[in-house]
Amino acid sequence: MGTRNPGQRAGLTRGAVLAAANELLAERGLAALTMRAVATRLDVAPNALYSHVANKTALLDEVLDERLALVTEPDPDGDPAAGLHAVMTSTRAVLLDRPDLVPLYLARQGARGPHAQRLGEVMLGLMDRAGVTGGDAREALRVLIVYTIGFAALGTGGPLAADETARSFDRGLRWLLTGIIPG
Amino acid sequence: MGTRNPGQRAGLTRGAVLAAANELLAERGLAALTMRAVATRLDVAPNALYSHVANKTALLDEVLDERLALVTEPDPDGDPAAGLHAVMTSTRAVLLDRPDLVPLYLARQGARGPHAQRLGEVMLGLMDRAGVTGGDAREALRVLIVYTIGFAALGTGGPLAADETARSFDRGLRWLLTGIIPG
DNA sequence: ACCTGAACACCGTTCAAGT
DNA sequence: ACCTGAACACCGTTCAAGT
Repeated sequence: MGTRNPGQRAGLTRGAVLAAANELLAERGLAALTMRAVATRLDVAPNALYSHVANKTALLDEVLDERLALVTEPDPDGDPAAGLHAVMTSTRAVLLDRPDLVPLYLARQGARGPHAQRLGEVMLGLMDRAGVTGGDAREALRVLIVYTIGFAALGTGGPLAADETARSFDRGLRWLLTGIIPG
Repeated sequence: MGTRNPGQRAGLTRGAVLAAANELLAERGLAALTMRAVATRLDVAPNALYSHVANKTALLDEVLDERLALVTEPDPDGDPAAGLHAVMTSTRAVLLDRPDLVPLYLARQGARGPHAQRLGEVMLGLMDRAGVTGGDAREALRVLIVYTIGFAALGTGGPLAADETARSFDRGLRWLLTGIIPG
């Protein structure tokens, strides 16, 4: 840490900062994800991070969107209801790996960012093929996203077993999909 | 503030601490709700609060449960589906008044506390009268709660108008209730 | 039992330097 | 442009006193 003088570079990149943040999150949870801890892990002074990210909020935003890259995209030409079911199930699984993050998704009202946007478009495409369009499609999209994020939030640590929760999720999801795409 | 000496009482109560916390939340939002700010508002030293609440988490827990006292309870002898619809709609309205809190409900996995428990029991009673019992009822309860909290979280500040969001919520809620109580 | 003073171990962020 | 040192304005919480 004290090994470098002012003016000497540490070879930091935006990607390295993001990677360090993700590692910290995985190893020690959200509470441990502080700017100072990220800096320590990268062996730089805390304020060095501000050359690569605007602030902590921006860093978190990117961490959040990056996770959505892990969601398995459905076949856009397959059965719409099955595709929607698959995306939401995959999304829940991805979120379940980092339950700490879920309240942040909700605080930010569902995540901006390229990955979130792409998933939304895929889902709208599936609905379109099922005859659900316009405002109806946007409503249904919102319902599905809220339901899935909400369930991921309550999906861990509760009194119910993991497989029981998975069944509850699946059940409610089918109720919703039946409402969205009747028949 | 510096007007009292060690040993002199300020007449603080647990209720006063809670009230100050709620006022701060209403006037300046969750970020402004710090132990030090609560203490300042009560004109005491920060650590004086610890004679009345265990820590900040315990204080927040009570603030969260207290809000649920505002939820209108349904007629336990009325139509079950209508009753469930009414509780969830009322809950959403109550949460919508303090959107800052919603991520906290989710982070805590849906709120412990007496008011939360009472509402759960009322809902289970309604389902029982509709023939939904045991594990099925617990599943349905969980689905409804998650859906409602999740929607409250995304219910404000988004790109959609308030009435449009209210309609989306209502629509999804009816889909779920149709699944829970068929016919 | 309830409160103050002082302190501890933290935060995120900014500003002025150095190369 | 990228980094350090130092500092600012905060946090929650604890501990030793006072009455």
